[in-house]
Amino acid sequence: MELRHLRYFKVVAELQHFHRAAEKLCITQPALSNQIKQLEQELNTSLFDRVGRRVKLSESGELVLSTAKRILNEVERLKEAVTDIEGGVSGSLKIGVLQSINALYLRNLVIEFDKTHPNISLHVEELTNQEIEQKVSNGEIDIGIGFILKKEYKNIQFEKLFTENWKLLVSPEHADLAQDIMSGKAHRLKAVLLPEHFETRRIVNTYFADNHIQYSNITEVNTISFILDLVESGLSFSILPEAFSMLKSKHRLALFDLDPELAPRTIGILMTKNGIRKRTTENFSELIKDQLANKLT
Amino acid sequence: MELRHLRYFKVVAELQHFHRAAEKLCITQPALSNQIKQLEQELNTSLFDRVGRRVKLSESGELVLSTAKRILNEVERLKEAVTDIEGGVSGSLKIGVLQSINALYLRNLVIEFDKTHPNISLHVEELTNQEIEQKVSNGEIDIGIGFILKKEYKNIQFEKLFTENWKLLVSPEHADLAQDIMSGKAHRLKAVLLPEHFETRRIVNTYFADNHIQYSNITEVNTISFILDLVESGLSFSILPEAFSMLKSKHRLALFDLDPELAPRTIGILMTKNGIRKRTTENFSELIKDQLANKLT
DNA sequence: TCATATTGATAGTTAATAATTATCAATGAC
DNA sequence: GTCATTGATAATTATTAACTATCAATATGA
Repeated sequence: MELRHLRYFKVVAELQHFHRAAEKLCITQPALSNQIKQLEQELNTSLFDRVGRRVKLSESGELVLSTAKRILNEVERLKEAVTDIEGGVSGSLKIGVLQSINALYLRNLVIEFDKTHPNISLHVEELTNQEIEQKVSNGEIDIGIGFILKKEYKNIQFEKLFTENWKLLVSPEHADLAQDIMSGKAHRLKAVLLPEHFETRRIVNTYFADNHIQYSNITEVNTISFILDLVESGLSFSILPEAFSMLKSKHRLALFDLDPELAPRTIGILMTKNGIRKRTTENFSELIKDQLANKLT
Repeated sequence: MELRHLRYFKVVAELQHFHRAAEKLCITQPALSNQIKQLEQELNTSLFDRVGRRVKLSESGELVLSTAKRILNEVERLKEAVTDIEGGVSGSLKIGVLQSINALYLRNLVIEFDKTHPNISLHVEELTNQEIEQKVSNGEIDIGIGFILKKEYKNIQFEKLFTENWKLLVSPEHADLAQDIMSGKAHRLKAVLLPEHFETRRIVNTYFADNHIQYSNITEVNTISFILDLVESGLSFSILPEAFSMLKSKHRLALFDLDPELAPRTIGILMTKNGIRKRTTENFSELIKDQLANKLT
C-alpha cells in the first residue's frame, strides 16, 4: 500500500464517481480504477458497493476512508511541522468552532493571532459539535472549540475553557410571561430555536419535555443573532446560554435564570492527543486559553 | 511522498546504517539512498546529520521517525480492522423486521447473536413490508425479515422461513359469535385492525370484502399487543396470523380457523442478491434460519 | 421500447520511475 | 600511507503507473 492509493481512494469516496475523481486527480479513469483495485486486493475487501453504475462506500470503505483522511492529514501536518523546525514559521491552521463561539469570540481571537502570526493562513469553519469531534479526530481541523466530550476518544484531548449558564430570553415588554413559561403554564409566545442537529437544541428539547413548557409554535432558524432578533420583536421566547445574549445590546432583551435550572454547559478546546502538532497549533491554543479561560465561570 | 519513503526511512533511522538497512529491505544501497534523498527534498530538510561516515538523526529526522512509525502502525491496524470486518468479527449489522417478527422472535435472536458476536453493533428497525423491500434493495439494511416477494427484484434474494395460518380472534366469552362473523352475519363486535399501510391489514381488507364480513366499526391501532388487549376486553374481534396470538396467554383469547380459509402467508429472509455481502450478514441469516425455519410450517 | 449517453472495467501499449550495476570520494583504523 | 568502509553518483535495466482504445452494463429519454 502506498499513500497514492489512499489519496486516490479518498477522492473517489468523496465524489462517489470514478471519472470525476480521475479528472480531479489529473489522471485517466483506467489508471484510477487500477489503483483502487490494487488497494482492494491488498486489503482483500471491496471498498465500494458497485450497485448498478453507482459506487457507494462499503462498511470497510467507510473505515478505510476515515483512516485514510487521518493518515493523509498527518502527512500534511508532518510537512508543516518540519518546515517549522527548519525555521520559517509558516503554513496554515484550520479551526472549527461552534456557531456561538464564532459569533462571540472569534473576531478578537483572529485579530490577535494575525498580529503575531502574519504568515499563517487561518481557516475558520463554523461546525456542529458532532462535526468538530469528527474532524479533530481525523485531523481535518487542527483545533476545535466545542462541548466537553461525552465519551473518551483515543486521539482527542479536551481542555476546559469555561462553563455557560442557561437563560430564558424574552423581550422586555413580556418579562411578566417568564414565570408562566417556566412553570409550564399556557402563554401566547412562540419558541424560537436552532434546528435539531444542534446540540444546544437537543438540550432545550429535553428541558421542554421535562418541564412541560408550553409554546404556541416553534420557529427554527439557524443563526443565534436571528433568534435574538425574533425574541426582541416580542413574539417569541428562547432558551440559550447566557453569553449568547451578548450579541444584542442589553436593554433589548430580558434574561431570567431558569427555574428549574439546567446544568451549565462546559466549553473547551479539542485537539489531537497523540499525533504531532504544529507549533502554530500550540500557539493558537495558548491564545484561546489566554483570552477565554474562566471568562464566565 | 509515499509510504515507501517512510518505510525505508524508518529502517535507516533505526539501524543508523544505509547498507545494512538496504540489506534488510532487500534492495540495493543506491536505491535506498535515492529514496531517502527524495524524502529529504520533499520535506526540504536533511533527515540525517551525516558526520563523517556516521549517520545520526537530525531534529527533523526524529520528528519524521516518530510520525512515520505512527502512520505505518496505523496502516497495519487498518489492515487488521478490515480483516475483522470481512471476517465478521467486528463491524455493524442493520436489520429491519416486521412488527410481528420483532415482538415474537427478535429478543432471542439478538441475545443469541450477541453471545457469539460481542463486537458487532446491531441495529434493529421495525418496518412495514414495503419499507423492508425498499431498504434491502438500496442497501440501507443488511437483512430484512418480511413477506414473500410479490414481484421479482433484480437485487433481492428471498429465503423462506415458515408460513403462518390465519385465525379469527375473539374473547372466550364471545366464542359463539365466531361462526356468525365468518359467515357474514351481523353481530355486535367491532373490528380491531392495524392501519392500512400494513400488508397484514390489506390482506384482511380483501378478506372482509370477499366474504362480506360485518362489523359495527373499525378500531385502528398500530401494535399487535394493543390489538390483542382490545380483543381480550370483549368488545372487538380481529383476524391475525396464528403466531401473533402467542403474545397473550392462551386462555385469554379464543382462536378459530378461518372458514372460508385464507391462504397462509410466507415469511422469510430478504438480502441483497448480487452485491457482495458482509460476512456478518451471512452469520446472522444462518442464525435466523436455525432459530426460525420451519417453526410453524 | 429502442436508441443514446454514461458508468466503471479490461487489454494492450507507452511513459515514468524505482532498482540495479559499476564506480567514486570521503573517512577513519592500522 | 594503505585499505576497508561508508554514503553518493552515473548509466542502465526492470518495474509499474498511466495512457489509448474499447467493452459491457446500466440509466435516460424520445
